[in-house]
Amino acid sequence: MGFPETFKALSDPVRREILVMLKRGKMPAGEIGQHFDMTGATISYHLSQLKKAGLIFETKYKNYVYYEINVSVFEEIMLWFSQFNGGKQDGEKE
Amino acid sequence: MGFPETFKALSDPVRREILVMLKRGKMPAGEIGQHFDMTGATISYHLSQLKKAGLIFETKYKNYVYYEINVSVFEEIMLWFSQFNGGKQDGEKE
DNA sequence: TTTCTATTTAGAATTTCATCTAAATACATT
DNA sequence: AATGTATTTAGATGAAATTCTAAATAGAAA
Repeated sequence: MGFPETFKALSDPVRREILVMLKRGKMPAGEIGQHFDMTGATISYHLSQLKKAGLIFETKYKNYVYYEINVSVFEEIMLWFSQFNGGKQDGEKE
Repeated sequence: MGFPETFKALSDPVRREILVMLKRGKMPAGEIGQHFDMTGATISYHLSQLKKAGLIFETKYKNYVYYEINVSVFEEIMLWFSQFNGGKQDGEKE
């Protein structure tokens, strides 16, 4: 965990797309992989990067591994960004 | 511009530190470089990445190139992140 | 227990990135 | 015009990241 891994993890378009997919709820690795034209091994690599960054976590059921978004880390990142717009929040008036 | 370049630019610790430095106001390339143990050429490379991402912009005066934060791009990024915490803003109650 | 399905790990190939040195450009000053 | 200072560009190099194939692991189902 820590900002370096987090920002590194977010720098890849495939990983950002995975995060967007997971907004709707938890999903097993195989189903995530079906949305991409890559091998399961590559998807597994991306999932491990997201996990290492604390952006997602996994739970196991039967022979599936489900992945899920870790909301609290997104809150930390938002906080980092807010230093640049004067603490002003989305939708707030000037 | 576009998210891919923006997130890529943010993935490097040196570039994030440059952004933090620029919070206080515009600064010439040379002065930015003094804070790092790297050649001016490398700093110039990082500045070009940040500029390409739209995170900073430059203005020239005499033989100096001043760099400055582009706040509006940060607002776009915040908006992207807000999709993950249910649109809830920093400091907002549950 | 054997076989099947889901996922990860290991190792290799390729690409991209960060950094340096040296040279080029741009403008200022003398 | 000549020299000096600030910055960028070009090209090279080593390190890191992404991807694949093949093999390994884990658990389910037969």
